[in-house]
Amino acid sequence: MTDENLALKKAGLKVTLPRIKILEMLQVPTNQHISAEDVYKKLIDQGEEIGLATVYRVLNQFDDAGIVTRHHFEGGKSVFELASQDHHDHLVCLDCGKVIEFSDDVIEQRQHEIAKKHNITLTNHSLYLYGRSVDGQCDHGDCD
Amino acid sequence: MTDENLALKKAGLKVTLPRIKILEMLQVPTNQHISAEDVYKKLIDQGEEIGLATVYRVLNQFDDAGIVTRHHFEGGKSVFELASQDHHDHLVCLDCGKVIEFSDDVIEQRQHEIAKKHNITLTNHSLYLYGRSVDGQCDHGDCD
DNA sequence: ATAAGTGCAAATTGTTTGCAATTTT
DNA sequence: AAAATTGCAAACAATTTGCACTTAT
Repeated sequence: MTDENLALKKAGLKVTLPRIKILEMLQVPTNQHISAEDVYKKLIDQGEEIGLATVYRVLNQFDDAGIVTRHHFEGGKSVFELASQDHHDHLVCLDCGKVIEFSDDVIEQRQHEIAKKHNITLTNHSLYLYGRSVDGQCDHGDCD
Repeated sequence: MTDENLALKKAGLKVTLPRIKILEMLQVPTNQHISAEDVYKKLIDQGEEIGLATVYRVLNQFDDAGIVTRHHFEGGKSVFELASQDHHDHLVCLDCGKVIEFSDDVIEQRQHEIAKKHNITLTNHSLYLYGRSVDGQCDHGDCD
């Protein structure tokens, strides 16, 4: 049994074609931070038979199951990302749309200190940085 | 001429009743982080004549003009907050719902460094910390 | 007077839901 | 065969837009 199937099984979800296809779609590196609509379009483009509603439903189930993480970027729509055990934050280039993942121990630590100062134990947080390419060339180093 | 009127003038916006009313609404301390719909409802409740579309339009203009800041909390809808010259982030207590504003120079600096490393000049960012009261008493010091 | 702003209703956009038909177990 | 899942269309919620009318300058 493949990894995908195991992940679905473990989440109590039946192993269906749409779910497998969506899971595969999310595994493509360039498809990180993809919207439901885009998952749908790409699947249609590659000839799959699937409904938009199914994509939304499956993505929600995946979110509930912890298989994906939902992000609320600016622009109204949600984007999804395959959940990974290592926490990271996001830096979004407003020029090319590229999403760069990063994590910074100093920031993480400060966050906990600030919360503690207010008698709060952090359960989670979201940090998004938005900016423009310094030279308009969008050479972010690890950009595609 | 009042402060409000000046703010509008400076933004190149005509001083109209709806705009003044909305601005006043945003100045009420308890109305920080309010949604367009709620601004509308409160104005209607207090007997003003205004359309929901106008509220949305004005809030967008205020956002463009830097008079308010738009936040994308989880749940789909945007909430607005009167922009203050002093930037701050948000710490949300999941037990009592209290929103604590804070700002941390160390975090701010790190953010810029990280962006710079990726050839990006930060235009803005959003940082939300979510946590639970350490003792369940929700005495956050500056809590109301 | 003229350009900007408003209200209303209709249009969009992103997402969810009811239900009959179809799969997975 | 039973229970879960799907596709489609209709339903929704948040927000935007076209347009005739009104208001600030």
